[in-house]
Amino acid sequence: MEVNSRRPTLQDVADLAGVSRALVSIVIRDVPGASDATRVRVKAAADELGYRPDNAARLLRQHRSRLIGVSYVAAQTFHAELLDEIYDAAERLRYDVVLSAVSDRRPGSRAVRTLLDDRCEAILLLGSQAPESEIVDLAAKVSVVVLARKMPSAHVDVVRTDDEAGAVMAVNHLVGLGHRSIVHVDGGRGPGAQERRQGYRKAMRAAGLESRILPGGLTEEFGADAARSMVEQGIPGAVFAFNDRCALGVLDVFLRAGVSVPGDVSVIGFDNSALAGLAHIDLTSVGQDTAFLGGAAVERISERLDAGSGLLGRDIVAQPQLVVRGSTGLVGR
Amino acid sequence: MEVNSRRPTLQDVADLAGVSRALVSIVIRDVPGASDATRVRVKAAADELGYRPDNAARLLRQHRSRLIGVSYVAAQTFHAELLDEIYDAAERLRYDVVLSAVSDRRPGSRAVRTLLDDRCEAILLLGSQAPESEIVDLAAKVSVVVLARKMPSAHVDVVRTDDEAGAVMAVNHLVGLGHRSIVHVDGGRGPGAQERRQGYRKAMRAAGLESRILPGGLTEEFGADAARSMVEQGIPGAVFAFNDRCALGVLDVFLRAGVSVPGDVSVIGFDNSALAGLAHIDLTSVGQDTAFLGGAAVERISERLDAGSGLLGRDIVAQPQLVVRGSTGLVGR
DNA sequence: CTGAAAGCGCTAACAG
DNA sequence: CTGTTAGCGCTTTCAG
Repeated sequence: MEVNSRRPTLQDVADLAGVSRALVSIVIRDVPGASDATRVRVKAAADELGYRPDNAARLLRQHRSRLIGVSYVAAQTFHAELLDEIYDAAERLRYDVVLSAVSDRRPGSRAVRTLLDDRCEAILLLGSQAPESEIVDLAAKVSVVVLARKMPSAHVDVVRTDDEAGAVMAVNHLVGLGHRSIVHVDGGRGPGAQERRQGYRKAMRAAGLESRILPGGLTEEFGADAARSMVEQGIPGAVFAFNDRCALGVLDVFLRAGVSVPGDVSVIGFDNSALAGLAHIDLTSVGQDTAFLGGAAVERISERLDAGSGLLGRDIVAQPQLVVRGSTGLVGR
Repeated sequence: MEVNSRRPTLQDVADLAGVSRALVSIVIRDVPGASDATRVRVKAAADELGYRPDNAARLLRQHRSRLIGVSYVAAQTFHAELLDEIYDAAERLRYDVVLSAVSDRRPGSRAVRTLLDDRCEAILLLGSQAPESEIVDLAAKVSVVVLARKMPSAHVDVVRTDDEAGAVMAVNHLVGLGHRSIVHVDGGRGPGAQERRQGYRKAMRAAGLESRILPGGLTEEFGADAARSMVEQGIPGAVFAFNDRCALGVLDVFLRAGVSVPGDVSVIGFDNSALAGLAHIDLTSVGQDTAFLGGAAVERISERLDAGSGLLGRDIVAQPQLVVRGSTGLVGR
């Protein structure tokens, strides 16, 4: 019951196995420099003691930390999906991941600071809203990859979905269904919002239609607000929402107002998040390839760290994919 | 533009300020042992170099790490809300927080392992589904606090909401509105699910009503499935869902089926999450006091670490609070 | 109040 | 193939 048992060190394992510390280190790290016989003996000793290498000590000694810091928004489900891919990709490339959450009460600057203090040699910013200058300053200290936000810079890498193309797909899909009155509930100043607005405008113009944009945001609430104003002022034929969460808010208010989807109005989202696919939601959505995004971000970090600081910032763009479900339909049912 | 500039160390600051490393350390940590004059000088030097203490080195040297590891489910919005409180409470008590996410693809055991490797001296398990024996084993190595899950054990602390009482509140509220046919969509094997079932049964029995439990789960999908089966087999007067996400699934399917809430059926959730409060959702819900839960969990960790290993596991129970909104109403409208 | 010295647990470079 | 040596950047005695 005593917690008197200090956690075992390399020395303890070495003593038990009757070898030197350095040799144990070699075996533990699986690097060349030990005979198979000793490997077995050392591993047995390590197992017996339940030895686990101490990360802090390791970090201190090595010049490289192989630590990727990820700053993300805990409340954003899309970020949670990306996290999974980042964990996977990092493991593949033998990096470790350190998380730091951002919220209303915990600013991105704070999240990044803790990441830096923890010796991360690269930082992954998910949907950061930080000013560009701040991100460039950061990039002077560590490698930075910005995920899901357009940002032209020679110093940071950007991995993102072609938001403009996604918006065009959404509009074209609706136009193809015969819709002519298509409203966009935008994402305000959110990441990718400007590009989606642009794509929407462009596709509408190309189809000879008039743009109508309602101010929105990243969460259900904004979609609901926009839908309420539509219910009051007249329902359009179709709504293209900034993202799935926003679309959910739209859907919900429509449903409650007795507006049928897709009978009276078609609704399309963005992200193709897990929610969109649920049977009862069944939301048509522009899908982002999270596996590609997460994978590319981590791979880019790896390249950048291997290459030193000579690399120019790259803009890696993933193509979105339209996932048609039941929330969009032919005009006039 | 060169990244040739190694990050400054204590030594660099000491050189610039013309003092010893140890003295700089004292100033940086704000502990007694330096004159005000040198404090000012040292701080100026540190600022000039942009010095930030290296956590790994600090950790290595100190016997205590003041690191709290938090294992949580990234996709659970309720966990995101708790995280915020945990960050706050930890900062108050001068602890640092290390995050490790759990998902379908990343088991809790892996999350905990990385936390341990990172020298966390305590671990906070949010809604862990791990077998009790595993948690007890873990508690032999580090202090463990289990959040939002009942678990009788002499070795780990548990901080949770009184789920049974919450369920009783929900049922009594519905009974008070005149409902007699009240269905519970449960949480399966999820944390707290058993207690909420028990509370439901108890309150129903006390009201002389017959229990009817539909299998459910932690997410919208389960609620939707249950609602579909209700739509097919007959709508009850009221539904008490395991949590808000589950309730949302129920609501959505009802809406789509033309079942009016609360006109035809009242719906009540659990957690009082941010979603429940949205104007268009307006879900009556049993609220968990996240500030209390997060605060108590961190405080308990602090006590336990200060006290050594002599403390018995405590069961800290927060009282839930009913938040009445528009999704519940008098029977027969 | 200040500085010198030792060492946390580990790895890298070297010598045997 | 194995063991020794020398730190990583910091904190903590302990003398001055």
